[in-house]
Amino acid sequence: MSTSLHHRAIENLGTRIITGELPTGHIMLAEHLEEELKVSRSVVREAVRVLQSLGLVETTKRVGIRVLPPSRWNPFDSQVIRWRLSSDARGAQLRSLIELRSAVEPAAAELAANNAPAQLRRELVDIAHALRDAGHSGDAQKFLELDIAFHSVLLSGSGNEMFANLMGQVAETLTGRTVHGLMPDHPHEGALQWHVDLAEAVAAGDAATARDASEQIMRRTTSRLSGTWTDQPRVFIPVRRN
Amino acid sequence: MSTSLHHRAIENLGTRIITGELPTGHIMLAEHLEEELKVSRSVVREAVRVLQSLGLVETTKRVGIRVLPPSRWNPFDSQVIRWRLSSDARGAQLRSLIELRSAVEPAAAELAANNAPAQLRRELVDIAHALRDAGHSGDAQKFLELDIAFHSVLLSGSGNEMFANLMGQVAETLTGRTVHGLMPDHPHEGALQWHVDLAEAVAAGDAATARDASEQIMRRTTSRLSGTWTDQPRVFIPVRRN
DNA sequence: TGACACCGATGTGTGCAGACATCAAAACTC
DNA sequence: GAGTTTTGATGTCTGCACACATCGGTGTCA
Repeated sequence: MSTSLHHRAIENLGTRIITGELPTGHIMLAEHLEEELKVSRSVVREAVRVLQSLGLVETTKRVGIRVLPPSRWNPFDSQVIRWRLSSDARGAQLRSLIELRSAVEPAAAELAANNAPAQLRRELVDIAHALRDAGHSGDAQKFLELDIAFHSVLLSGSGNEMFANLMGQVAETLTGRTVHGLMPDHPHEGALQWHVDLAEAVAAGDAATARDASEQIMRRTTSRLSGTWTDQPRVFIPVRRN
Repeated sequence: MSTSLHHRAIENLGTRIITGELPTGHIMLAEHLEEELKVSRSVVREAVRVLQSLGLVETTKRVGIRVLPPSRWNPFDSQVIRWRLSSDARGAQLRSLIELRSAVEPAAAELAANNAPAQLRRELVDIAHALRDAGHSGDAQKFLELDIAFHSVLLSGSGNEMFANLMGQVAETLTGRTVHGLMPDHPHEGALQWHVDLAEAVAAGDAATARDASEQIMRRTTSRLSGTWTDQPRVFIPVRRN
């Protein structure tokens, strides 16, 4: 992607809003943004429109472009997630993602065991075995790739497009784990086996066992990552009433 | 809100893409859209930029504006969900949402029992009792409002902004239930009690009981709605590899 | 005199029209 | 078939007219 001006403007404003450099309630003028970003009005306007659809800003005539509070941001947008992962709120974002995965993956395992097409089931078993081998041989790079592939295929096999869409975020959390040096040289033997158990349960159509194995995996993942957000306060989004 | 031209253009193109009137791979020219929608270039461009950020289209120089396949759409965007709910894929969208709620709400109940601030716990209990009363007295309108409020407060009390963001979608599924005439005159007595049990378990910090009650509620909701999507085929999103 | 309703000036986003720049697909040349 | 040129669409810039929310002044009435 040859970063267009439009894309760069979104990136610039998005990161600055999410890091808090542009705080809630801060008001910008389109004209001012033109000269600050050294781009034309059309670029600014198109970027603002996109940020508006992400819930980061709102525009009001006679006032300007107002930065909205975090409770209005769309927490499922991949751009927003990416920006938060590279901000001070990284820990809180990881916790949210892990909690979401912990809720969704066992359900996805159950659905996959009941509905996945035969090819995906076979693929899942193959990946699980390769994953175990990579874990034993200590090939960290290959292990990471297979781990991502495993969970991606599982989510895809659920036949729920919302679950499947979380693939990208899962990849982020898994790669983030290596970045933080949280990967042991030799992955936990139990975890390797749980992956195999999960894959074979899905292949056999055993939904209950698949869910159990997935819950085991997520419990371990949670406990391994929970150290990164111990100091992050929880944010309680106010209920929006009409 | 005097729907701006920009907003109308997004609505027009978004619905037509999601209903399939503009099929995957269909190519449009910005110039052509100008005269079709009777708007200027800037309106078209800003609308296309937003649709691009939703994954509905991509733009390529020398080619035009290409409609992307459903697997590229952002299934968590509230606009996309709304468009799908009012299309032929309504059943499939409802199934996705219910499966997501079934996975998330029990987890949210657990988190709320562990983390929710005292005021939200009290509010949840109050709403649960009012909900039971409304159920007994047969006030369908009030019942719906309280039902939505109950689940909103629960999700909000989880302290996970991604869970909390699902409030809007939950409201859609619940109101959709009345639209489809799936609401009995007098709600199920057990369901009313489960809401009270859930609220009191959250108030008491009893995570396990809260989860159980939530699972009961979601099981019943699923079984009551499952009739609407019996004929909807599942879509398996291909795994995107780099 | 003070409170309140009205109204016009002001400034900002919204929408429009036209031009040039850029760059990748397509056509062409060798 | 590889390399080059042409072409046509999006990308970017600019000047202008309009809509309309906000603010402050003015006038009216109690």
